[in-house]
Amino acid sequence: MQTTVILFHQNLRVADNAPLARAAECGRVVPLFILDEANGRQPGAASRWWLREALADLQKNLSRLGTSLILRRGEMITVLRNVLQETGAQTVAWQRRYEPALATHDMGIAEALRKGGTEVFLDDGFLLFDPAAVRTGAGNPFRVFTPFARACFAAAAPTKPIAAPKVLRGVASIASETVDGLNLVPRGAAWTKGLADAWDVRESAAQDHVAAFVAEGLPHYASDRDRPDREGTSRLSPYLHFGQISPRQIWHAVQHQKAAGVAAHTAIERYLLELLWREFSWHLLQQYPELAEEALNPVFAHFPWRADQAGMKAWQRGMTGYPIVDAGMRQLWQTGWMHNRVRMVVASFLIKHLLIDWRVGDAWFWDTLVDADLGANAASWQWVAGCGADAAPYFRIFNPILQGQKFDPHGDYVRRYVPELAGLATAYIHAPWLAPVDFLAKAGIALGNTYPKPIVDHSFARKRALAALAECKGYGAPERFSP
DNA sequence: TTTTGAGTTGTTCGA
DNA sequence: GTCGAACAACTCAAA
Repeated sequence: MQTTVILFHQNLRVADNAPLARAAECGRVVPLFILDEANGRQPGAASRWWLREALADLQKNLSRLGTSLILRRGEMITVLRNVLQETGAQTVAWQRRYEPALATHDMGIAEALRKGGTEVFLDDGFLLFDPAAVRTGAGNPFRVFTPFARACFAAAAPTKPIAAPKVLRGVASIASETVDGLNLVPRGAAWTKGLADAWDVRESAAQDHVAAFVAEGLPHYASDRDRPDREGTSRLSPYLHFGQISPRQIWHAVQHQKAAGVAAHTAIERYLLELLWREFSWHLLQQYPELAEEALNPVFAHFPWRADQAGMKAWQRGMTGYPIVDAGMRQLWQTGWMHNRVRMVVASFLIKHLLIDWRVGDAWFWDTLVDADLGANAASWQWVAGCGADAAPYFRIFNPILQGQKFDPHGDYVRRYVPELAGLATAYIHAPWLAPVDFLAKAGIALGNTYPKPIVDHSFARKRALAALAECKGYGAPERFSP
């Protein structure tokens, strides 16, 4: 009988887990999670909290199936060799990782294991399509989203998800850390309460989420997805990041609705496109391994970024004086998540209004988002900054007042996360400094005291950003997108 | 090889 | 208040 070590990374689930299902059919299974703090970009604080909860849930789900999750810390190759020896396993399987440094690292480990006579099986479940297979007519990787998405729709559909194994046979127990022994979350950290209130981190919750979204959210998705004051999005991103649900499971749940005719075709297309944005980001990261560190457009090497500690702090704390920006930043801090539309607004504000380097924003998001994801975050920050694969027109600078009025028309979102403005009339909720004094007094607001005045004037900031872009474009002809 | 059409997400200004 | 034009220039993908 064969014994397989199943190494869990970003596939912390028992359903649609091909390596697990395959190992279960072949014999005994040793589920293993290794906390390797030496390789790859280390998860931020919010991600570590989520990881802790997800591991605790996975542990329960695996023991329900008849085996237990082994938790170890240390370098992957060392731990794997120890576990192989302790269990007598002949095979190791894991889901392929796409973070450039880890992909290289993992290939080295697979090779070393194979040389030592261990069979290694790698699964592709993290993405819907193989980055090496999605190509233009000329055989190149795509750099523009729309044709990329068309190619994905034209390709063979992702395979159907597979069911969780009914039962797992384990081995005699071997040493394991406890979940808390991994020290992922500082004991008694107060900030985790908001996260715990906002999220149910179980795999079953991910399944419930997708079912509820497909039935209730999807029909209105095309119109509600941009409204932070509504529950218009699927909120699946953290589950997807940690693999508590697979992109295939989501893809097919949505396609099923199409077949059933429950939701409008446009809503379904719209949602699948969002899944493909995640896909596109990770494919881009394969093409440009430095995507998370360097602007793809080399013109930006000359961008006059400002070192503005006070501005950065105000942004992080949601104290910029622009209500939609502050609401977003506070939602992020309190819940570990921010609505997509608002992410664009706050990112644009940091980059264009404060002229602070997008990497400073990326670092903050990385630490505070429960869905922090290397591919998606890198590609999106570059997109907002206008230095990425699909450069934005330089004059596209989000107006935080207009964005607020357009996408939070009643101010409900602002009132929820910036309660000190709750009493202000809707007409002024997105620009309190324009409110007549008696309106402010009636709402109990003392600008500059109970709520900040804008830290920078919008039209001044807009002109300054345009000038900064003109300046860095003046530095000679760009050699764009050199890989 | 050359050519052509198109490219997530916006804002401002003036009629 | 609403509407259309202007805001640049360039790369990519495909015919």
